[in-house]
Amino acid sequence: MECPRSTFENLDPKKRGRVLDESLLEFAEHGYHQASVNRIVGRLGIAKGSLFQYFGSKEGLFRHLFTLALNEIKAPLKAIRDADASEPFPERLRRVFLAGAAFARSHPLIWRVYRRMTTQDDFPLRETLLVKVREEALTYFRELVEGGQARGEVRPDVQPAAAAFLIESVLDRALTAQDSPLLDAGFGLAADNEPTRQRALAALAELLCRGLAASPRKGDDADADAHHAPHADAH
Amino acid sequence: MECPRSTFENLDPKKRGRVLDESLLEFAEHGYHQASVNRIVGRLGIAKGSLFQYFGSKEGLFRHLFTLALNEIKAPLKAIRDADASEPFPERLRRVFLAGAAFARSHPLIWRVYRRMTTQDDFPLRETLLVKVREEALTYFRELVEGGQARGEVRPDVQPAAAAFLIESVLDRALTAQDSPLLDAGFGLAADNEPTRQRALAALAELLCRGLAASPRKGDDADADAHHAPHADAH
DNA sequence: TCCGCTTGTGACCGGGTGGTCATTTTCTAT
DNA sequence: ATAGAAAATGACCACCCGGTCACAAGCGGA
Repeated sequence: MECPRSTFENLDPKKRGRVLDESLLEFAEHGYHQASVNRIVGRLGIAKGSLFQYFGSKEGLFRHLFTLALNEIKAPLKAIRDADASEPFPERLRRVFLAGAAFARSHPLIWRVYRRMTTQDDFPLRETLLVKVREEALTYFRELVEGGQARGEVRPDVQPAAAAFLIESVLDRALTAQDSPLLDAGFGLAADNEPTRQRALAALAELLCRGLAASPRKGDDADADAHHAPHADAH
Repeated sequence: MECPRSTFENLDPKKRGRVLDESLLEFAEHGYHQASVNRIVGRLGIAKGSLFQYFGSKEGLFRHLFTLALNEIKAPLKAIRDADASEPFPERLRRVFLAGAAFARSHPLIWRVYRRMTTQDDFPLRETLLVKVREEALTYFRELVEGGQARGEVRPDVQPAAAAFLIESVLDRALTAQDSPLLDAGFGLAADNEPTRQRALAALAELLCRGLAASPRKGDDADADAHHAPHADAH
């Protein structure tokens, strides 16, 4: 028995869409365990039995939403991955941050469910998702770094795995802070104003590239501290 | 009516400790909503009514655990904050990472509850906690950075707020990955072997300081354009 | 019009939840 | 020994959950 039963596929597309939208919203707002089938059918104005006829179970419903979301996401993520391969590394990194933020904003429900799946442990498919995402994201970042090293734009002694972990953790937190003022704490990622958000993202990407420390080498480069005081920041 | 009723305070300290331990464990393992008072009293071998006599409600129990945890945590965190103020910035950062990891490992239950509180939204006191932690952690990191700038160890054009956000996000993710192999994905933070974990933490701190990019200054590096076949894979 | 099949329905089930409270047990002071 | 306070108890409550299923409604063809 396939999980989206034929009964559901034969539904009026308009109604089918509403069912999927409302269900995804419920999981996005409440996570898996606390998501309530009763609430979903109540909001949809259909009988509970119908939902179970369509998907067999709460888990079946969620799994269906999951595969749909995967399909919806594939293309835009691939576009991000394939973009700008010829740009220099810092620029690529900056664009990945901006594109990631734009992606999260353009798929708010999917993004929220994803966040919940990674941080809660009661989701079906959680392990599948995490393994797949780690695999994809970390190898992508690793290749980004290795590409940068091949072109001499990234220090050769950087361990690609460590760099990938670093980039991923900052990007993940930045995107999370986007819709959580408490996490953002005034930094600017959760600002209503888009340029402000982009400036904050770009600042993070640039810090990742250039690092925090003042002198890249100990005692060899004496003029490192000489040409400081750039203050070229536009704000 | 205070929440830990006098009845509870008069309990045999041994039993009182078991009640607190078992309750904290339940919240650590299941979060707030899914934590079950029935399970707690079952494991403790006491009647459900007793727990409600002690704390009035599930939320009262949690709030009590929360304030106890806060007290238990204060001193070690202060020790971390005050440590090594005279060391150079990169060393301080490295030590903060190591100390943070050691702290999370030494208070596993409190750490897990904290993680849940920051990532789930059904906790009482969640907002209180987040506001307080942001306040404390971010200003600490900001001062760390500003101190580094004052001593010329951190680039003066780094925005302290951005740097603090960056450090906090990496540290948070690193500590989380410590007890989640799926997040770690083989990087080493979740390794059983302590030196391996410390090496991974130190690598992250060093990357934060030195950055990823190769040449801190513009294109003086002549072989940058000679993007010949690298194939110089040492590994 | 009647049939038969697909689809829709909501009362109902067992189970789990946080919370209550009349009753019993235990302790203490006389 | 006994009266009375304090503490422990667990049956019980209302509520909500995911899931079921006998039945009703809708519909296409004869």
